[in-house]
Amino acid sequence: MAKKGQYTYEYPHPAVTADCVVFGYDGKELKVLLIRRGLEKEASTTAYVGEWALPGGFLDVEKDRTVAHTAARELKEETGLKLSYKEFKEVGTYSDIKRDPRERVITVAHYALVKLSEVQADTDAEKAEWFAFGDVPSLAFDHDKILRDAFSRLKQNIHFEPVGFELLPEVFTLPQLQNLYESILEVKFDRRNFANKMKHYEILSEVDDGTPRHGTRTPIKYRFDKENYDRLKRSGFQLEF
Amino acid sequence: MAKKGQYTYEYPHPAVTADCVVFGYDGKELKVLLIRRGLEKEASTTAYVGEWALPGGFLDVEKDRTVAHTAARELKEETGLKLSYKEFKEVGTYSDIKRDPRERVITVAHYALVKLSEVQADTDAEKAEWFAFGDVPSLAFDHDKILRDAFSRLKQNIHFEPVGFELLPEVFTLPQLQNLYESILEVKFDRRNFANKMKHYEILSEVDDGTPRHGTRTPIKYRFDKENYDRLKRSGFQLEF
DNA sequence: GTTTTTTGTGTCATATTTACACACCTGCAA
DNA sequence: TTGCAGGTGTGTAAATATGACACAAAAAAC
Repeated sequence: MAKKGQYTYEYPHPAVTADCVVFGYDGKELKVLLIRRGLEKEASTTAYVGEWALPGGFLDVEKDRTVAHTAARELKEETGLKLSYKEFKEVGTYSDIKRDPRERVITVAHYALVKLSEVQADTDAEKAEWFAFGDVPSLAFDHDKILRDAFSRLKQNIHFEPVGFELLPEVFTLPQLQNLYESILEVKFDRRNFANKMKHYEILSEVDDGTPRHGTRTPIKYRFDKENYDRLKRSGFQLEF
Repeated sequence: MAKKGQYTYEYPHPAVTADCVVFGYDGKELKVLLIRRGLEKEASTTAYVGEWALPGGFLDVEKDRTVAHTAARELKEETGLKLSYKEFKEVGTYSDIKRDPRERVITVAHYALVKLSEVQADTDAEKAEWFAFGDVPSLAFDHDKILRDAFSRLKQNIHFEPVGFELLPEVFTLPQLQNLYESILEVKFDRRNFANKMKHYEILSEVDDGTPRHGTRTPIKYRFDKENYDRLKRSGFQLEF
């Protein structure tokens, strides 16, 4: 451990942290991964002990290539979840002079989307917990605002990025996809119109898993067609819903 | 001046700066305000001396309430332009470990929109210069990328915010507005369709400045109708172009 | 076994978007 | 003075996209 007061500067420097809003989807609701503060190893963590908070932590000035790397490293340390730094999309910087009672701390908030079914096993239940987005308790620091902002950002980005496909399993059904869109955009769509429009983009391909579809009650399974999506994206478009 | 090495921390802290991309519009082209590095007072400014760069500077840990305040303060110091911190929209955080050769510096980039005709007189020509967006020289640090990203952000935000009206004079003409939209979105519109659509939003009000309009050659002057715009915004909409 | 829920599908009316032409005045030049 | 090029205003018709809507079949619930 470093000796106290080892790092000196001519002018005061703020501490910098990266926080992560990790969204998942269980087929019904949008979920968020939270940690309980003060249960970790870090000695400097003395504020908001016991409260729920977003995973995140201090930038390692010498090792973290970018704050996205900080986000990835801290997320793994605090929740067990291993994500690449590339999966973090920046939400914004929170720099209010009083946002941390201990010292001046500026945080760069990120969000990431995960396939809940594939990562739920990796999350360290001792430290972290998945909350339904609607049931999130009040959080430490300004994390309530960060969470709201991250959700808004997700809501905006759904028009430009295939966020639905990052949250759903590889293979999914149209009703699942529609449900997810409705959860994020907080609206309801007509089933037929949604299907028509989605099919019109030609970014879904049917998956034949051998299961015979006797009636219409068993939904058709689809997979995201990344090639067509990329082609569409290159030609400049927008997913309108 | 502070004594060297006065500020000590248990762990290394990065320096934090705020940079500003200030966009203006002269009726023909989008413009950007740049400064030449090394001509200022700051002693620590030893990198990229003589090169063009975005205005910006170090967060004052004790005084700047947020990084937007830093941006506003530094912009005034470096270019003479007085903007409120509220006018800065965040573009993103640039934190690459090698982005500043001197020490680890993380910057939060912002953009702001100004009415060129109203502020050109305020800009300190000794230090700062307006460049056509297309003719910007290569910049210090990673400011080239920041500038590109700020422009992309502006391009996106034009769909959600009345950016045109922040860049044009109070009173403007439809061709001017169209030209601005075309500059930002990098497309061409049909004059009639543009006028129809814009009128349909009912956010323009004709200005009668007494000048008799003999023919159609003298364009009609408009003013931005903020009330109607706000009403429209509250009802959830999007400026589609 | 009966009822309820879920899913798939297509058409028609309406709204939106796009394409497109002409008349008028200004400013400039012959 | 005349003529011409350039910039501006305006409306309509065709194509496209959107939004509303109903029924049949099987699964799931009771």
